[in-house]
Amino acid sequence: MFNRMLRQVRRIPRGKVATYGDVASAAGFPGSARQVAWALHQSSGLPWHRVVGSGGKILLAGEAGFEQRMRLEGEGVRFHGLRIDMKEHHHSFFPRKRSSRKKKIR
DNA sequence: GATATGACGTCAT
DNA sequence: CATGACGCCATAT
Repeated sequence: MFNRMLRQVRRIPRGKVATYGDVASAAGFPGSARQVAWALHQSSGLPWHRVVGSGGKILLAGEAGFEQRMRLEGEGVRFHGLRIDMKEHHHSFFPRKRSSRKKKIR
């Protein structure tokens, strides 16, 4: 399960962010936002800083939160006070629509 | 199995 | 915007 969530996290492109709930849903476990947090604790080498709370707020405490914010800003994420511009940086996990590609993608 | 905890989310006050 | 309450679910003890 965590594996599944972590996979979504890896999918988040640089300069974008996603919420715990979004990742959980994308992984197929709506309502299990907490487990996403757990997954991030467990694993490493992931863009954990691209995962924030609902509304784009950083939930981490103290230094960790500070570091996360710094990283995000470094990736081009604009902050609105203590929150992130979700309108700009909210990453939408692509809906899986993979079928006959009639049109040549050029 | 029961209880407590946590990088959560949403709603009501 | 801050708080409190409830719902949710994997781990830890």
